[in-house]
Order: sequence, then C-alpha cells, then structure tokens
Amino acid sequence: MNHSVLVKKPVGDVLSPAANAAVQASKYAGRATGLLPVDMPDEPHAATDLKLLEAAGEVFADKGYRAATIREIIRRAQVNIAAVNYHYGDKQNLYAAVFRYARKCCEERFPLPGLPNSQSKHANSKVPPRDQLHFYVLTFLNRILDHGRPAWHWQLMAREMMEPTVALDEMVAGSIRPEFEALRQIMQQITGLALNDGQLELCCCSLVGQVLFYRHAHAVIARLNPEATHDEGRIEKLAKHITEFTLMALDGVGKNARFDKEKQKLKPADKKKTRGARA
Amino acid sequence: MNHSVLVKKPVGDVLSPAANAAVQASKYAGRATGLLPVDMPDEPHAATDLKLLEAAGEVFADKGYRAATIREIIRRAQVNIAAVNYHYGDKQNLYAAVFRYARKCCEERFPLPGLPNSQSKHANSKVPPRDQLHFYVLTFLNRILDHGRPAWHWQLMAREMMEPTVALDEMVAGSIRPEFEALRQIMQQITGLALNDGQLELCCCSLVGQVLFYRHAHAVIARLNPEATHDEGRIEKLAKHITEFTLMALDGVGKNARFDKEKQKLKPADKKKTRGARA
DNA sequence: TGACTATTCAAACAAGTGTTTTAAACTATT
DNA sequence: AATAGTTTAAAACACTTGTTTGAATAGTCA
Repeated sequence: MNHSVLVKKPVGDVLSPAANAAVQASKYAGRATGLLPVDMPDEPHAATDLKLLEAAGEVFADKGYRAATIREIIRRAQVNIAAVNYHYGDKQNLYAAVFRYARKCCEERFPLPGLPNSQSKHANSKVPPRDQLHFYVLTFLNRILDHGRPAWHWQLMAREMMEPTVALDEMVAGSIRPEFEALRQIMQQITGLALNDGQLELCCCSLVGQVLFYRHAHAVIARLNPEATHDEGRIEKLAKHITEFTLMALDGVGKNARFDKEKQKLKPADKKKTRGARA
Repeated sequence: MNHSVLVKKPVGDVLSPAANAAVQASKYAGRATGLLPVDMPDEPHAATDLKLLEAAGEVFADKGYRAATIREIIRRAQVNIAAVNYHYGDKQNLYAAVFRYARKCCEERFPLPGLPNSQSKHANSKVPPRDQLHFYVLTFLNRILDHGRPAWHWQLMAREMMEPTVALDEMVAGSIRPEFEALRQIMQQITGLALNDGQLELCCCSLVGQVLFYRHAHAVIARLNPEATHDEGRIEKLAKHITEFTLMALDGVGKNARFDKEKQKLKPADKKKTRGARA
C-alpha cells in the first residue's frame, strides 16, 4: 500500500480534507473485489484488511451504518483502531468496501442463470420457463435467508433497501435491475402475450414481495409463529408455495386479461368496467 | 404534572436510576392514548407534549430510533430541549409514547372491519369474502403508503418490523396478530375446506408480502421505475392487482389441493410427488 | 396580592463518537 | 543489513449524543 504516506500525513498539509478523501476513495474503490487472498478470514493469520471487512460486515448488518461503531468492529476483528484509517480511510469508505464485498460473495454463492456471474447449470433456453421461475425463487430465498458465514450479505442489502445510502444506486444498477429484468423475461415467457408491460411489472412485484417478506418481516413471523422459522427444509417449502401461488395467479390473470381484450374488441365504445375480483 | 419533582430531583437521590425510570415509565405509560385535546398539533398553541409527539414521530420514522436526535426533534417541535425530560422522562419513553400514539391514529384513520375499532361500513358477514379481501388490501395499502400528516405511523411500524425493539411485542399482540387472523378468516371463507392450516398461512403471507413490498422496497421501486410512484390513483390500481392476483392464485392453489387430496385418497400408499408447478 | 405549582429556558455535563497523531514494533523483500 | 510497507499501541482531538441542572417565567387559586 504505497500511498499510505498520503494517509499518514496530517490532512490539510498537502491536501484539503475533501481532496484527500477523494484520493482515498478512488484508491480504495477497487479493493476487496479483485484479489481475495488464499487464507480466508477467521483464520489466525488473515490479512488485517480482510478481517476488518468481515467484522464490519457483521456489525453493519447487525446494527446498521449509524449504530455500528468502529470500536466494536475493530474489537471483533481484533485489530487496532488505526487500521481502519490506514486501510479504508474512514467509516464511509469501509462501509462501501463491505458492500461491494457482500454483493460479490452473494452472487458467487448463489448465482442466477442468464446473468453475468452465471456459471449455472440452467442454460436459460432449454429449461421450461415454469422451472426457471421455481429456480429463481429458490435462489432468491436462499440468498436472503442464508444462515451461514455470509449471512449478513443480504441483511446489508435489505437494510440498504429500506434506508438507502449512496450504496443503493450502485446496487440497483449492478444487481437488482438486471435480476428484475431476468424475472420479467421469465414471466413474459410464461404468460405469452396476454399481459402488457405494466401488468407484467406488477406481477414481478407480487413475486418479489412474497419472497422479500420472509426477510423484512422476519421478526414478526418469529413472534407470530415461532416454530415455523426453525423448520428444516423451510426454504424449499417456501419456494414451492411461492412458485405455485404465482403460477396459478399468472394463469388466472392472463386468462382474465385475454378475456378483457376480447370483450373490448367486441364492444370498443364500451366503458371498461371489469372488476378485479371475479368469482 | 404534579410528579415532576420526581423527575427534577437528581436521580439516585431518593430513587435508583432504574427505579426512577420505572416510575416514569408507569407514569407516562397511559399518556397520549386517552385524552387528545381539542387543538391539534401544528396549531399555534398546541400543548408542548403533543408538539413533541408529532415531531418525534416524524423524526423517528425518518431516521429510526438510534439516528434520530433529540435536538432535531425539539427543533422541529420548536420547544426547549428540557421538555423531553420533563414530559417523557427520556428518549426511550418518548419513543414508546410515539409508538402508542401512532398505532392509535393509524387504526382510527383506516379501520379494518371485524376488529376492535371497527366502525366500518362493512358488517363482516353480509359482504362477500372476495370483496372483503379487496377492502382489506386497499386499507392495508392506504395505511402503509399514506402521504398525509400521519404518514409516519406505518413507517414507524415498518421500521420496527425490520429492527425490532421492545415496542414490537406490543404491536404484534395488539395489532398484527388480530389483523392477520382476520385475513386468515377471509381467506378461509374464499377457499372453503381445500387448504389446511399451513397452506392457508402461506397464502396469507403471500398476500401480506405483496402489500408490504411497496413500503419496504419503496426506495428501490423509486429507482427502478421513478414515474410509477407518482401515479395518481396508484393505491387503487395496486389494490386491484394484488386482489386479483391473490384470488386467482387461491382458486388455483385450492383446485390443486383438492386434486391432490383426491389422488391421495385413490392411492393411499403412493408417494406424494405432486409438482408445485403444473401447466 | 401572595403563595404555590407547572412549565420553560439557557447552559452545562458526562459519555461516546469518528478520526488523527506520534511513536514504536513487526514483516517481507531487496 | 537496509529499506519500505504494515501493524500496533496509547493518547488525544473535536464533535455529537442524551441527560441534567438551577434559575426564570407563566399560570392558578387561596
């Protein structure tokens, strides 16, 4: 880290604080996304910056950006407090680095077909769209309900979703938008030409909402039905339900839409008064 | 407020801090739930405690408990900083009072039929269950997407849902559980005897998830499709879609369940291998 | 009016925050 | 061994936080 003299020098000496921060930001922007040393964190001799990344991830996911304190992070990482300044400049930069790291880990661990970082067995074209949907839901659920080491990855994302910082824009552009688009294409294939763009988008939201519910409302679910959360194979059951629920809905909604189109074609001047709820 | 001597006296003098806090908690526990003076907040001569309640509601909803600062609250309420201690003891107590106040306002503004605070036109028995569901969804959406003065009421709830404090337990017991139960009964009427308890609960979650999505993921939606959030009559459109989507799904899922039951009756020793996704 | 209470005010307090500094050690490469 | 890059240590910085204090004010009732 040959630029450390910049950091170590008193700010305002050669650079204004803002300029210095900018230098650090650009310097640390590419960190922790490319390299990944051989020894993983929690190992005895893990690199300080990686230990920081892991510990910061946990704490940020737990407490949120504001409530997370540097002192707890460095305590959990068992490094000196000056290491934060040395490796990442400041708290914001550390948070940004954690966020990039989290996204990368998440996408590596549960890749989605038809997207960058694919590597998936699903070739996106051979698999029938209904099975693609099932796989999409399952992957999505796995990501957000994962209990393992990188459990905090999607906790961070969920938090960012509710209380956006600047990191959200990067996340939407890099992950959410392409994944949402992939979902739309799957649904497009399932419903054929029955639905217009707006209807299709609403259906996508209905699916994503069903999935995200189990993360966002986890605390409530645990209170309403405590034993449900400890169920083995829960994720698979949830995926099966959500997929079936959505497929049935898509069939019905598509049928309704075709029916409405037909009716409108027969009576073009008629007032469109189709109730959403029909027996 | 005749007990203020207790507050004003240095803590630890006659009471331990914990005991003192307990006294204050019990003292302030019933506040702002019973009385409601005639002059509403934002009025020139509104009572200080009510101004505090309103301002605190906004700030807590905006920033969350931790990030909300007393100084911003009292600045927005235009009262002295000592008023917090005087009227509510401390920040936690203020938060608790705000929460009770929020729940009360929310339930008064958008009452749900078949529950305490009903007063609704729907008599719960005459209305067909499919219309009950539509009304339930509409009310729910109105609550969580309300833009008016009490907009922060459900923002607070949503935040509490994601990051629970002690207030969540009271909220689950007092609001969420009975409202979830009401939803379950509506769905029960719609599906008849087709679904067992677990399946019914999953369907309820699917509906609630669809609705809550538009609050929890609001920031993401605004970035994915900015113009959609400013749509007039958006809530009604969303309610219509979610209701139709769910009703179609319920019909399909119910039909599948009946089909499975039938098949199982015919071949009792057979392995249950019914795919969730069926064309 | 005068005594008394409730309320408000500006100021300060103690604790915790992110950040920086200075110095000394350690490590790996040349 | 020399050097540069890293890490640690302890302390201090400037700032914000929730909370408290004691006096000043407004309001009420005898």
